[in-house]
Amino acid sequence: MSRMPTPPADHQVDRIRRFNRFYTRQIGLLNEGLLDSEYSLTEVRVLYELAYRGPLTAAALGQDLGLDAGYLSRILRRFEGRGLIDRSRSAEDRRQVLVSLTDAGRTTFQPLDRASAAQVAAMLSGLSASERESLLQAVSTIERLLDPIRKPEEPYILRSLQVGDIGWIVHRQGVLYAQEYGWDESFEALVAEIAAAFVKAYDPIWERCWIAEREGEVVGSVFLVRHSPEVAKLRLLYVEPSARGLGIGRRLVDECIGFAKAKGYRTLTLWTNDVLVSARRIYQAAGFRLVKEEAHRSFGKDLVGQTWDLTL
Amino acid sequence: MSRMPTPPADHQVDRIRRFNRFYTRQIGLLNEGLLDSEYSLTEVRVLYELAYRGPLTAAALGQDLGLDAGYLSRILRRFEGRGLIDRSRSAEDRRQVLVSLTDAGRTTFQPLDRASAAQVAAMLSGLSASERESLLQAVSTIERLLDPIRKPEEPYILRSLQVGDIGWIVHRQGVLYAQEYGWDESFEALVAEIAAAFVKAYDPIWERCWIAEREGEVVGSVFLVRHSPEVAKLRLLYVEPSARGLGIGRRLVDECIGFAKAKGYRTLTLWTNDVLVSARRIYQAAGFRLVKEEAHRSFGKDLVGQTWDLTL
DNA sequence: ACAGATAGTTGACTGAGTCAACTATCTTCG
DNA sequence: CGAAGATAGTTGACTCAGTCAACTATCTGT
Repeated sequence: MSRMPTPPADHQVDRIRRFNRFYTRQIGLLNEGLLDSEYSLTEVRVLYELAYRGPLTAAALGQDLGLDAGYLSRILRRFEGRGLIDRSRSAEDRRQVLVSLTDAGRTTFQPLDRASAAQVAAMLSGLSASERESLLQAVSTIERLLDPIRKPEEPYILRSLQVGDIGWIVHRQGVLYAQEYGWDESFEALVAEIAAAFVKAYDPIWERCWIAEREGEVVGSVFLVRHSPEVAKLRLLYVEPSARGLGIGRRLVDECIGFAKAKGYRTLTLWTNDVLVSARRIYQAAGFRLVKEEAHRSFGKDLVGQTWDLTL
Repeated sequence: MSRMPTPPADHQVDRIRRFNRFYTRQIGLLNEGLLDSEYSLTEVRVLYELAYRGPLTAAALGQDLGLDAGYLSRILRRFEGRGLIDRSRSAEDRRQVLVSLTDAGRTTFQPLDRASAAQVAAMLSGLSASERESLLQAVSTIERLLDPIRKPEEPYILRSLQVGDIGWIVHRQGVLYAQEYGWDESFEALVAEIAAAFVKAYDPIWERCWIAEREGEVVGSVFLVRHSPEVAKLRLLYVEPSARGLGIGRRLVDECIGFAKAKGYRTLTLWTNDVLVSARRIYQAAGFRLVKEEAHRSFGKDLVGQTWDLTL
């Protein structure tokens, strides 16, 4: 069913237009810095595309960058004359010319790339760590909302715990469960306690933590701890809203199950609350059975706690 | 003393650069729609500026839009020829020409303005109401963080604990002490434990936490807990590198001392490590005395722990 | 085998924008 | 108070980014 949202308010339109003017100036300032080089902005874009996606046919290059074929041809000829690129006829389709950067081309491009990165780094350096996080969250939000072709999004990786993860996971779960369920600080404190205990008592033979990371950002995590020699416990599963629907939650649970089986545990147990509907669906799909339920008041709310077990 | 924030991570720089490329395309698409008119983008920008900020002198107009004076002169002459603007010598300074839109100019500009607004409205129409709010939040965040003409930095405020703070403080201390002193995850776990314990056992009569916040971002914090009926304990003092040198650390310690005195404690105690030089200076300046020292190995390092007391 | 499409090149051109030289006017300084 | 220097705006000459069309070579589909 197609969505039929209300027309946007004038003030919403005006704010986006103001942002567009503001950000056009921002990008213009960054590009001005770049134009201190002997290459035009378009030329640098061509080099960039070849450096990161090359080799490419001229047609593909022009398509990617939205350039007139005749104009591109002249740019490439100049680059070839300067030894920055090689051009060769494709063996498969002799209409096509394959373009690749030479070593000299890469050497020429590197300082331009670094200069561009340095400008952005300088811009970010004026911000504190949490301001940077806010900025990055904001740009991710805009890309996610406005970019129609970003699906399927880049894959995530799973990795182990690093410095800063514990606090970040505590922070994000605190904020998210407050936003989504109205839970108070005591939930965040519980998460902090569990995570701290995991680190302090960590036994790498029997216990593990998986961090889902995408583009350098944590997008989910889960912990498995040794409850008893035969029982493992899955704790603190969470997935960022911006990364939901990609199977990350399922994947994290599957990793736990795989690890628990490999270690010879007989049972994988977990405690959740009934309002965590998405998580519960994952557990049920994985074969967990509800073994206990009890009402309790926690985190400033009346909740129904549930214990689920999976026989391995 | 100048701020010395940590250099941004490469992945942070890369994400901003990717966003810039993405948003340049976004703006380009919007501008392409505009160029279906008989006016160039620059001409429309001139009309826009005159419509919203006119009348203006030609010099001011060129300054605002970053246009070459000769080029602008020609644009204005074309507009005058079409009856879109009036130009008149300023009575105050006869070098200056005052430019204003005529009724015909406004009539010409209106559909261009509406077309531009309609494009943004169409873009927003593809989003749900909450997605629009997220988008608007995100663009406001970017403007607030990157716009150089925002107010000279606001002073910080001190406030009490909110959801998300615990995790954030754990995260930042974990990251900072790893960067600055090479401490491992166990330090972060300790911070998590202490912070969690503070929340779980919080007694608002005898204990307190101060969060230093500036422009919506946490820039420091300290906790005071009840060690015994007569002894208060200061814990987890930290200040963000980007906010150091502003007296925040001293202020947080002073707040602790004031609160401890007000509550009738006799002693304010704290444990630190000798490598935390800036913190130690603050404690000494506040009158704390070193009462115990012991070597220990923690956080992956050989350290010298120190206990300092202040008699109130 | 041929028509139509694609890939790439080159010629001719437009127009956005730059740079310099100029006139008129205002401000500052000796 | 006059002259030098700066500012405002205009015009001439020019560059060059980019567009459009015509062309050759090659590939695909009927």
